[in-house]
Amino acid sequence: MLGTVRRFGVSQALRATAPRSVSARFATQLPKWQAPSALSSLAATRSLHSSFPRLSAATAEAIVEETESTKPAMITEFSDLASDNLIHNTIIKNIIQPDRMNLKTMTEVQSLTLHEIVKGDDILAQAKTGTGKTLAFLVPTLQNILNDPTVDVSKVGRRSARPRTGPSEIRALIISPTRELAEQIAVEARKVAFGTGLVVQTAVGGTQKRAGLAKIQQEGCHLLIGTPGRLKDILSDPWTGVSAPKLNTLILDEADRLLDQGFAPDVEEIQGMLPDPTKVDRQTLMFSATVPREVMQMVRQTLKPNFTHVNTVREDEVPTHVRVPQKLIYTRGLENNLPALLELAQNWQARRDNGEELRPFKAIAYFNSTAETKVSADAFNAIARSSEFRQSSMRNMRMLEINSRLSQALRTRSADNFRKAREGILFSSDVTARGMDFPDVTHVIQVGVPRDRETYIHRLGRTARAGKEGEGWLFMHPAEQDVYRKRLGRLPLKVDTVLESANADLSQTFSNDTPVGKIVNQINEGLAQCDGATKVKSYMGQLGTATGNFNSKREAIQALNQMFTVGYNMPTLPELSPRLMQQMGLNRLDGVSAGDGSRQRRDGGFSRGGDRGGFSRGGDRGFSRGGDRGGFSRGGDRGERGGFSRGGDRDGFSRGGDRGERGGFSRGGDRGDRSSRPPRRSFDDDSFRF
DNA sequence: AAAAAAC
Repeated sequence: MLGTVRRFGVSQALRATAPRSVSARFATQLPKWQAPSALSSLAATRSLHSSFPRLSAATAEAIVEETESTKPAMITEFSDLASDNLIHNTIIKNIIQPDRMNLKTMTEVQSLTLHEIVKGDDILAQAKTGTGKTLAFLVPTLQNILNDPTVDVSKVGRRSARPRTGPSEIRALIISPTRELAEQIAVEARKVAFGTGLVVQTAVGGTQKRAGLAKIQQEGCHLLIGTPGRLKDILSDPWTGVSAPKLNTLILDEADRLLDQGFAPDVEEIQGMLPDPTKVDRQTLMFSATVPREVMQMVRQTLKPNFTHVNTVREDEVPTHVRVPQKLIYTRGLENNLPALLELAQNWQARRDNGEELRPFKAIAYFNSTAETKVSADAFNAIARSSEFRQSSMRNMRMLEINSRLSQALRTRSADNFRKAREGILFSSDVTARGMDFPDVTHVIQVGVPRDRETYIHRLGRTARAGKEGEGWLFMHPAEQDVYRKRLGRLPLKVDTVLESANADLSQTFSNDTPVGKIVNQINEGLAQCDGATKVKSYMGQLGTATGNFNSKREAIQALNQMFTVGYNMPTLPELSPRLMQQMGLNRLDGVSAGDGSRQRRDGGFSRGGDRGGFSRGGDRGFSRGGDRGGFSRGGDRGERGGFSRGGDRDGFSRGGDRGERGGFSRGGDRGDRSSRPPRRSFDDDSFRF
């Protein structure tokens, strides 16, 4: 049952026990077995495991037997935390009272980290998704703030309404990789801290900076939770008055994510704004379900040399839950993804209609690009508006969308609505992949191979939380198989063939007589109501991932082209500029529609297509839906007509004649005003408006 | 051109 607790540099730790102010402060409150002299006995590696996160009485006994000679039983009930004066009564009450958080038994990661954190140790804690990591760091951290003699939680003002604290009283800082996760942690923290006088604040992007600042300035702050950008912004600006000179604890939630390429510089910068750890002693806590080998070096650099590694996931074990069936669906083409998704939902609903005792269908569908997320959500929303759908037993399913290109207000609304929803589908990018706790998610469906193994594991972890059931599905094109094996490694996925529409040839016309035909036609109607420009964005968005995911770029383009023409029912392929093609290492033999990009600009997104200027159209390209097309061999034709050299001669893409014909459209790179591109496009930008 | 994250 117990995970591994490894101490690093134990001899060092023994030598250094006395001077550390944090541990000294709590020495009297620690149970005897936790006294420094017992450290060496804790160094033993324990290796009992279970997939069930809660400690049962039986296993607790086993632990006692195993370790009785060295120390008493580990605390497994929240109520027992009162006995040693370890945790404040108010906090315990908040946790266990039925009208509050209503929790009883601690999870493994919670009971294994609590003492270490209260003691002031640096910790790396690894535990499976949905096993209560958030509470594991919140409870002891809030307790540590309460224990700090320099913290004043008494109130001032009329009716003692205002805590006696200020914006520079921050004792603990939690960094989260996404805004929604930061907010979620804050909600949890406020529940734990209720009635203690401790003040919890957030600092995330997409919100009004001034309002957030004013709140911190007026109410003060003991625990600040935020995302890297806004934290940097606030902490670096001396005018805000928000600072952390007395910081005791720094917490990196989803630590491996925060230490990877994308976030590490920001996190380091934030650390640079905090007091010098050699002058003000500070504890650093890292939590995640995954800690890939590559980031372990970063972990060691960031933590003290004598940090404790609490690992409840065995080294040779996949950090997913054994109770979660994981199914792999091979799709005939990328255009089969949405029909397969609809079929999955309908199958489940049909079984419920037949009286099977199944929970309401509450699924998250993950996509690898934001624009694909949007097309899919739009299509399903259109389907949900149809009278057929509204008269079916599916009518209560909510179709929701969330990704970073939506305004923060819409993101928050989607997340809240999905949290509350009894049944529905959340069409999501990886914003929700980590840490988000949507109750009762029954299905996690990953459309396309995710960017890495960790992403797969965290996405899957949105289901089967807190001991509940759930299932995972991965929709994959056969040409993604190589990268699937290489990138995801060993995972307990089983090939499944129940979804008929995953394998249907969608270039045919279907009648509504068959279940598959009905599904395909529903999807077609849904997609018909989507904006063409959005479909172009989706194609472009998937271009990046698909060319990296497929066995070859050629196969990726072919699959995308077919998805675009057959699935999206679009007449003309999006044109790729020579510059983009060069960047992606594509040539026209790969089957792309090569252009200089001017058409998309001129048309404002290419939605109508068809008969524009006779440019880059094969005669039969139009609306015919031959499955054998996929835009292949067109590139060559065009090349010939234009009289350009073919075959790997990328320089041949400067197509002076063509440009001249179309009225001397100057190319992007040449124009001074385009040289400084906006750092990031959003759905609100012209460049990315759908 | 591919998640996320500050104005």
